[in-house]
Amino acid sequence: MSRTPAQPSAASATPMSPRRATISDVAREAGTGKTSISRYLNGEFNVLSAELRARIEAAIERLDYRPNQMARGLKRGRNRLIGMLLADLSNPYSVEVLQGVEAACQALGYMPLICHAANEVEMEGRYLQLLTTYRVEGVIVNALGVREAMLKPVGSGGIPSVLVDRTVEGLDADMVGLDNEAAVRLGTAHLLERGYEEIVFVVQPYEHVSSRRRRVTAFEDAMRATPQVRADTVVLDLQNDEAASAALAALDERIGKGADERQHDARPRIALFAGNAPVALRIALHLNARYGPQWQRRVGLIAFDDPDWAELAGITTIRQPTRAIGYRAVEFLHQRIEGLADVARECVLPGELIVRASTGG
Amino acid sequence: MSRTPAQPSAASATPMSPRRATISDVAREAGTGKTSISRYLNGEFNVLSAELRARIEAAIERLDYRPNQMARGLKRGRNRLIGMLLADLSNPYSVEVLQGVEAACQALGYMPLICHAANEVEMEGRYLQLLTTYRVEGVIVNALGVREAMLKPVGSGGIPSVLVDRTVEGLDADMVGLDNEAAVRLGTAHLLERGYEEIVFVVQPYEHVSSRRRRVTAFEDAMRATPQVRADTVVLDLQNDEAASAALAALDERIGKGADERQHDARPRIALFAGNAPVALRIALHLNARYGPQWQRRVGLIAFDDPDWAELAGITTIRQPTRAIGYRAVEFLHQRIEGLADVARECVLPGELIVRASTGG
DNA sequence: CTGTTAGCGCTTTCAT
DNA sequence: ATGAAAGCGCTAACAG
Repeated sequence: MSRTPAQPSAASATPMSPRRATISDVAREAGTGKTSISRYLNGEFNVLSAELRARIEAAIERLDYRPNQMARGLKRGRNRLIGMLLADLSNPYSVEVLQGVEAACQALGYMPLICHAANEVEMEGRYLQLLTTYRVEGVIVNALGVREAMLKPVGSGGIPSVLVDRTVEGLDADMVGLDNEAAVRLGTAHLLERGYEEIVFVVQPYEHVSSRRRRVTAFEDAMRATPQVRADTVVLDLQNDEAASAALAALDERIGKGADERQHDARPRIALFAGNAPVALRIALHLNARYGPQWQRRVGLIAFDDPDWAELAGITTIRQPTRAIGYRAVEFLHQRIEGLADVARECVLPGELIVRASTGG
Repeated sequence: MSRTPAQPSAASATPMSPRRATISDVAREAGTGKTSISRYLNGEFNVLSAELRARIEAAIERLDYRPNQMARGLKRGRNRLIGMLLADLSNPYSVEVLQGVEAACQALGYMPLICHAANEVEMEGRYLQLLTTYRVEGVIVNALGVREAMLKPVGSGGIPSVLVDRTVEGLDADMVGLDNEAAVRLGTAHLLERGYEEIVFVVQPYEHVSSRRRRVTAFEDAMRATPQVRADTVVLDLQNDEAASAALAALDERIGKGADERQHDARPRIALFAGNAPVALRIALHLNARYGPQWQRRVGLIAFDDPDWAELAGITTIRQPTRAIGYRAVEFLHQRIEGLADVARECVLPGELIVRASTGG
């Protein structure tokens, strides 16, 4: 477990700096004043003689100088920092949204401070607090779904903020996410076309999560139009093992009942509609354990989100325009920060149906 | 798409602050000097009369004051910021390591600046640069595997840094990761016990990634002890579709050849050993497309990492102690920052074999 | 116990 | 075209 101490190679370039050079050091080294260095740093070359500019360039190089963003931010009053609060990074959805955010930050010159609440409400609050403390210019929030907690630091009159995927009660901010209604219609239409006689929407507790609420509502609305197809909504609380097991057992019963009425290799008459990827995974895991790899012969499955394993498991999904959502969120935030936006806006992007084996593809 | 403008509820608490209160504002409001406020902020209550302390408390409350961390950091010379550079967040490994990092930061009072290189070398460099610019006190790096690029900002004499999973040539920093040798032995021993007659280690280009190199070497070493079992290493470049397809085709040939020699439902005689989760996914996707859901009857599969879909797909894995790795990395970094550590250390944690159907479980 | 005074590293008038 | 000086919000001696 010991290591051969690496040679201090390339150390020649990095002069074993005991302390980073400051703007004053550079000024001294270049034989000029701090002001000129600052001007150089800010690209005001039109007010710098070529000669001085060259000297500065050399001094910076020699000292390996890097301007201190903190100090800059302090003076300027803006630090190009924005906060990105994610409810759950283990959900691929979040990672993809994040990629969009990063791309946009890149383009607009922001540095995103990524905070991961890991499904902990207290974490969410703490990070929000922390972000204001670091004086971020704005925040993009994929909230857990509480309300008071975050209202404090971000609430009306607070820092600019845009919500992703879900709104927060009482918080009047921009919002960007999926067109849930259309997406649900995409899914139900597909299932109906496939001839399922019963469809169960399975969703995590949705009281406090606007997007889930909307999906449930949209589902119920859509199914009202086809009374001949039995429709129901089941809550699957992934955070609560006991409750989850019970919900799963209830689903089993429905599935079993349906199967009894049919011959063995007929197409399944019941389909599950998973409200997001984690729900779909839990369901698939359960069905797989209970019915074996052939579970798709017993029950149909379609899910929101399109995690990489969906292809492997052959599960029909509704893919969200995740990167676009992240990108758009930053654009909105940028406009807010620049004071270009006045009223709260909402941007909903369309989902895409990807048909696979799990719905008789 | 329009929204009902939310009521400015709870706005009473947040007095529509046009500008955040500063320490001076609080001092004035409390009728005292900035020093006392600062002392209050830093918990030096032993030098504050209860009376003054109460006044300060009230003033802070009234103004909804939040100390500016940037200013604090500027003055103190330390800002409690550490950088966390991740090569690829779409790899669940990274997310889990991150969780460990976050937990440790929480415990040690650091704020991690998370940077996601998204497999882009240039991004990696840019972020590293950015991190030094924000004067982070240290960085935890899960590098892409180039060398010069990052040596500049972090190299010897640079800021404290600890590497995760992989070392970087010429960079003399702490390192924490998996005990690759032991993990490989765990895997090969399992496969040998299962009676496979041919084992192919499939890995992404490993020239520049120390952990991959070590796995390959360990694999080859382990297999040298059992010459009766054919062993080989195949490179699968996920970034290069053409090359990947070719590699996969080569694997198909081996698998096909083996299958011809046996009756249909005998146990497969060849097993694939995936160097990490992305490789395993690509392989599984391919095998599934080529041989159908029954592919596990044709070929065995074991993989490093234990993504959530491994259970669903029934794939045997070697799970890494990801969170522990992240936690430990922060601890190492903390010690470095505090100047408690002198020489470069290495910490390798053991993996855990999880047997599933893909190796005849 | 409390306040005054100097900066941290940088930007920005305002002169020159 | 260049520089001196005055802070940004905060902490840390140093005096009382």
